[in-house]
Amino acid sequence: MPELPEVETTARLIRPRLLGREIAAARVRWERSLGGLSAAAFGRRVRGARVVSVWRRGKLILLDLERAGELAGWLVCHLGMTGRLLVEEAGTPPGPWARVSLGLDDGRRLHLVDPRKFGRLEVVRDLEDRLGHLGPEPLGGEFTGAWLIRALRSRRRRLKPLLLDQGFLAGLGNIYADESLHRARLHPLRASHRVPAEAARRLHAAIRWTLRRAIEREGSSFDAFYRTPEGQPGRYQSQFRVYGRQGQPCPACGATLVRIVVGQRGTHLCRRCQRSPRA
DNA sequence: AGCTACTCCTGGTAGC
DNA sequence: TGCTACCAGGAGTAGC
Repeated sequence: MPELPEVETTARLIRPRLLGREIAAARVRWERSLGGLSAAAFGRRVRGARVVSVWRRGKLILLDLERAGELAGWLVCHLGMTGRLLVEEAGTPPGPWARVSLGLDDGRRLHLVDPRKFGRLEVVRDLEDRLGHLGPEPLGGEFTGAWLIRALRSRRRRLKPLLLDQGFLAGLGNIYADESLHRARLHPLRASHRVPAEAARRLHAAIRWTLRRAIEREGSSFDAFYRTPEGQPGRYQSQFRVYGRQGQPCPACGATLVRIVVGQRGTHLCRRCQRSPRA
């Protein structure tokens, strides 16, 4: 599941191959990947546009587009659950799951490859409209310990769903939410407004540490998904402290890790390190 | 306000 | 062996 570190890594990988390139052609094999626009309208909007910037906001990858030297909108990509953005050499077959392919003026092609079709590649004219609801960047200057203390107190929500809410904080997904909560020794069901300031500072540090480390390692699923051609289960599971490790010992205390369901999401924790709010 | 259920999807796998 | 049933989950939406 691409979360902030995977998205950041993707942006870094494709950036040098996209900057300055003009989009020469658009091929849409699954129209719903465009988020509502028809394939024809999408093609009209992107053909002839030049990519002048590639960046990330939360889990979104953004391409600034120019036409005749003037800003002409953005391509906004959300990878969903199984999406990947790849720039491939001319002549490389797109593979069975390439939902949208953009031909570039150097012959290469940018593919949105997405088996489960939850990913989106949208053309956007009003960026604020698309990004306005997002919470702060977890690695940015606005996200401080003091901010988190106040933000947790201003809501009355369970920590896990709150951390997954992109309007609260932009970029965490199921894996890094579980990893961060374990590192901060906070139970996923803890009510946000009952988290003491010291624990909130711990959570702030845990989120930053977890994301930074994952970015250093170029995301957890990159060996399997982003570097090799197709498929192959990854060896990335070994990086996780709790995610997917139910039944195995907690790396911190040795107690057996458990999996519960919180808000329909699989949630992994150590009952000894992360004390239950009801205890 | 915050929670649950449901929807979108399909590859992988558990169970028979 | 081969089939079916179900699960995984990011995010939007509806309903309570």
